[in-house]
Amino acid sequence: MEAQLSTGPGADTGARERILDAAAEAFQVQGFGSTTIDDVAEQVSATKGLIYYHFRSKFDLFLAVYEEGMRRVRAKVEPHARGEGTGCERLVAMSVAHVTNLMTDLAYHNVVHEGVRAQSSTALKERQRDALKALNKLRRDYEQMFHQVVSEGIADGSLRTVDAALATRTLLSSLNAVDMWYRKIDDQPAEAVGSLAGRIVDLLIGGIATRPGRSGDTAAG
Amino acid sequence: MEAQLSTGPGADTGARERILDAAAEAFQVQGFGSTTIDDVAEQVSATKGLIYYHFRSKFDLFLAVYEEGMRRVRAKVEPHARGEGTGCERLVAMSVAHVTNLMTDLAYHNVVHEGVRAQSSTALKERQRDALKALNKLRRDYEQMFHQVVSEGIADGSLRTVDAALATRTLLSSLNAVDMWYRKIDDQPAEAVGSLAGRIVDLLIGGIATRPGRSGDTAAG
DNA sequence: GTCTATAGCCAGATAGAC
DNA sequence: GTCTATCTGGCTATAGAC
Repeated sequence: MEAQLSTGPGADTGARERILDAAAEAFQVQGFGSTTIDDVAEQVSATKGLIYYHFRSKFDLFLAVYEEGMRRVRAKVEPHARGEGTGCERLVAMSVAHVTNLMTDLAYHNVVHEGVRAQSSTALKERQRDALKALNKLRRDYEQMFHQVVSEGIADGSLRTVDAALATRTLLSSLNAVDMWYRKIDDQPAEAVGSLAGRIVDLLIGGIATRPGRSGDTAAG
Repeated sequence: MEAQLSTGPGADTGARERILDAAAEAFQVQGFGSTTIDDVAEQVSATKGLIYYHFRSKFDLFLAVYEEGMRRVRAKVEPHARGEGTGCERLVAMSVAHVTNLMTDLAYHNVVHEGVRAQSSTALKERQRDALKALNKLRRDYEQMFHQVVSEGIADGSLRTVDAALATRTLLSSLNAVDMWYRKIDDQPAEAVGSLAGRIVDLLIGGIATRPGRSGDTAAG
């Protein structure tokens, strides 16, 4: 018999992964509140008995998808933060990896996105909010990693002298926002995805104006 | 007796507006699926009988909030599109107005955002999807207005020669993404809101890199 | 491990009193 | 116009067969 990782209760964990994929897809398309366990079960050609064998509750299922999504994106982006190059160069590499992962694991990404939003929801029970907060710490650590590189980029002169916290939040939320309009195309080669990601990052980090408007506030005093 | 605009069935339309505000708030905080009519009713110190007197269904209520949200933001932004100045200058003015409206009417903005997302939901009935599509046309027209100004900016040299469609989508989704992290602060003076909006727009349109990376693709071929 | 059956509850919608 | 009472359906979660 094989050693069991903490990935599930039983021996066959293949079902668990298929459920996670199906749930990610369903939550993305319909949102958490409008997704039923039956929807997820149908997607894996099973009944809800199976779902409840692997997950205690619908909310636990949501958390599991969230965690898997964070695990995946972090694995892709973190190496670039510790790589070589100026702060700007590393920031670009991280951003491209982030957007590429978004496009590849679109469903998981959207669930993480919804999880961040839902944290303040009053519809959550005490225990649920606590669990979500724990996961959102992963998210904050991830943002902190970007913040660090932005600060280094300002220090080494590869980035303008801007408010690092504001710039990080603006950049990261903008990268995430690609999920609002990007939709998967079948048979899309990996190079095309990476190229599109690169063009988006260029627009966000390099700007679109001919000469950056650095004259201070653009509006109001 | 006064002439009735098509704002509601009865004479007292004050209730309708209060319901819209409450619904926008609830949908923002909990999401459409997790919001109950009772939640909305409670917020206006009434029972659901009142809600159903003014709106046929929960979904109709959602649509009404969506429409009001689009009406408001368009009223603020459109004048800037037709104003004076280069394409870049007008784009900045429009963007600042958009973000300022987002911060002011945060709840309505979020509902519009969720509406755009929900369009592809399979949980929608035929009639619902049609209604949503009609409203999303308003949204597309709004985006078209930005696209036009971006094109003019490229033509007059105030914007870099970028893919206008991609740049517009990236910009607009990035502006909208501010709703992911911005939270209202009580007693926030209007100038502070406008100033923050201006700094965000500066980052998005002017970029954060010291020198824009215009060397073509940043990743892949 | 997976299914069937069902308990139990919750929420959308309606009817009719006031 | 607004409320109370209620119907109705659907969904989470559980129990127990196989």
